[in-house]
Amino acid sequence: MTAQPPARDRILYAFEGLLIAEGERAATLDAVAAAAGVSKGGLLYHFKSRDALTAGLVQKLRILAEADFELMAAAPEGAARYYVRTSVFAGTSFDRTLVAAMRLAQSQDEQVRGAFKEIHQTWLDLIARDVPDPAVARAIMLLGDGLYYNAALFGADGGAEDGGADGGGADGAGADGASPGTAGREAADVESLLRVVDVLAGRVRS
Amino acid sequence: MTAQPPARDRILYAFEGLLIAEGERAATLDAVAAAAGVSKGGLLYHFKSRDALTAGLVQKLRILAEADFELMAAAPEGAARYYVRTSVFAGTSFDRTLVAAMRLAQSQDEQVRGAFKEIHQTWLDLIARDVPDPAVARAIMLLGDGLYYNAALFGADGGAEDGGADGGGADGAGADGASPGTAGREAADVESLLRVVDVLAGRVRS
DNA sequence: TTTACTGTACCGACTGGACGGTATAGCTTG
DNA sequence: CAAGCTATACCGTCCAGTCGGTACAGTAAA
Repeated sequence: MTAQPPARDRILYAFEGLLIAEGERAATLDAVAAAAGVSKGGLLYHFKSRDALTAGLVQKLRILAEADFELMAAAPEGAARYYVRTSVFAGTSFDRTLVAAMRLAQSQDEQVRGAFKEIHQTWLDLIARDVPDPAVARAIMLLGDGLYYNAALFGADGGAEDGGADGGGADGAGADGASPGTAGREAADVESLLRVVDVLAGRVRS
Repeated sequence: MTAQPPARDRILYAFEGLLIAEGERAATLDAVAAAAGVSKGGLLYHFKSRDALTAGLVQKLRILAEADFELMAAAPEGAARYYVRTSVFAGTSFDRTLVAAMRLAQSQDEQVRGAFKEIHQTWLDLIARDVPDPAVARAIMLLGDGLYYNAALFGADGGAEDGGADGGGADGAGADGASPGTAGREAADVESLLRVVDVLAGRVRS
């Protein structure tokens, strides 16, 4: 297991970027290869087909989701608050991958939809463990979902850095810190939503 | 204004069906024409280009949305409840068009995204008029959004009836009845969510 | 240490098919 | 015949996937 070659990661990263910034149609093999700084042949060496490329993204999604589940289950504020708070597009690598996969989920791709369904179910289970009333748990998850989807559809384009010849940086798969910037107003909005969540969860008498 | 020719409506209807059932990539001009029961030439007679076809969909969306706004504003139960209740994919023609347009909104198409943003804003305004607390209004809308998006992404395929010549129905803006079937369980789920909405809106002391 | 061979990583020209769009001829109704 | 609409053939482009080739690292016998 000689450690994942960086080209593979770069390709996946570029694939996500194109999906997020320009949608499924624009994420052609040529475009992905160019954005990743490899040739098309190089891309197809690592992923034998377009399907294999999406499979690679799904695998990455599952791995990142697993890590998120643990954070969510262990969150001191509780799973419900954690879920809503992290549903704004903060630019974590999980966000990136999730939004990219969401674009692919549109096209009835069963592997993507299946992964999404499972992740969703786990989220709901974790929230339900935190908030006993099932209707309230569902409402809270839906609220977070709404946030997530809205951000994914209309929010900040996740395509901060464009591909091109990268020269040096082997940035691997590590989570980059959330970029600052428009975070201010959004943070306030989320704060007020979290108060609503507290009310719903019965933690605060309104 | 010699009343819209039926072929035009059939094309739009088929376009929606393909977008919903198979995603943007599958909704090619040939496929749409075939599903609508016209030739490609016929399609391009009514819509000069793919862009014109999406413009047609956006126009239809705006018209249906306008009608929905009025229903929402006049709903005896209040806009908040109305919004959440109608956010399940009930199979109305507004649902169909909205979900279809959502698929197109992925690809950074500005006309589609713009229409979506406006519709969203109006919804929020209507809910805010019904529910004074802005954070609660936002929460309720997000809840409905979550429902909508989940249904759009994973819900019942809106492709109950496949294209083909549909014979008579000039269905205009009228809502066709929701298909029965899985409606039972979903209705119960929505009922429980509506109770949560009531609590949030302060209409019921929990 | 030269030679021969193997496997991995990558490149880029090419192919066949699909797609958007054009051109044009045909049909039907008034 | 004119208008409104439909069908077919075709063109250029773009795309996924193929294929022959390059570069290089390891390794192993002569």
